[in-house]
Amino acid sequence: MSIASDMIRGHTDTIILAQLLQGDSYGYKINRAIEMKTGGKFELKEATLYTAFRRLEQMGWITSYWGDENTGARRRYYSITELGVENYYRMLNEWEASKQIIEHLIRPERAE
Amino acid sequence: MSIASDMIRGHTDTIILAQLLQGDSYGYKINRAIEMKTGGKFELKEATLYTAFRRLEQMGWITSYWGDENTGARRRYYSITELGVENYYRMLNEWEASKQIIEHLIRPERAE
DNA sequence: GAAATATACCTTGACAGGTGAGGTATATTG
DNA sequence: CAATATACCTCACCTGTCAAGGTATATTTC
Repeated sequence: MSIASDMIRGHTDTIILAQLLQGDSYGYKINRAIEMKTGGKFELKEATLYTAFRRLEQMGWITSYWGDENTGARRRYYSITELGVENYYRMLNEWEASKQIIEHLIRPERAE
Repeated sequence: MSIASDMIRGHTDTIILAQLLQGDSYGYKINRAIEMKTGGKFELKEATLYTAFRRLEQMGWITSYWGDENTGARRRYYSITELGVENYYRMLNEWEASKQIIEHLIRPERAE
C-alpha cells in the first residue's frame, strides 16, 4: 500500500459525496474529475471507488440508477441523498477537528 | 472502528517518532503524553501502539532497550534512529502535501 | 492485610478499507 | 483489425486498528 492510500483512507467517502453535491454523476466521470482537480497527483483506484459506491448506497447516503445513453458504454449514475448531505457536513467537521489534532501531534513540542 | 481511527491511520508512526525526537521514551509515557497534548481528545490504543513499535523497530526507524528501574514495573525504552529521523521529516512533508489535496477534494467546487 | 488502582508490558483474532489483477462490453481511431 | 478510450464489475490479498484477554509490580485505600 502506498503512503497516500493510508492518508486518504477515511476521506474517500467524503470526496465522492463532495462530487455528488454538484449533481448526479457516474464512476468514470468522478474519477476523471478528481484527477483533473489534483492535476494528476491523485486518483481513486477503480476497485476503491466501486467498493465505496456499494458502501455508500448500503448506508443510504447515495442512490443509483442506470443512464439511458443510446450510444457508448452504459453508465450507472449516483445521487446524494438527504442523509448523505447530512453526513457529508458531519465529516467535513470531523476533518477540521482531526486535522488540528494531527497537526498538534506530529510536531515535536517546543521547550517550555 | 471509530471515525477518528481512520483519520489518524497513516499518522501513528509519525506521532510516535515526533515524541521520540524529544528524547528516548517508553510506551506508557508516550501514550500519556499524547493524551495530555490533546486534552484527552485522543489516545492511541495500546494494541495499536505496541504494533507500531514492532513495525518501526523492524524498519530500523527506532531501537529499544530495557530500562534499569529498581522499582516499579519494567520499562522498554525506544530511541529514534538516524533513518527514523529522515523518515520523520519525509512524512511531515507528505502530510503537508496530502493535507492540501484532501482540502481541495472534500469541498465542492465553486462555480467558474 | 486484602482489595483496588496505577503503572507497565504483551499477544491474538476479528474486522474494515484499499488495491492489484483479472474480467466484460461498446465506440472510436489509426 | 488492433489499439485505445469509455464504462462497468469482482475477488483475493494485505495492512493497520482494536477489543479482549493476559502478566507483573507498586501504591493507596479501607
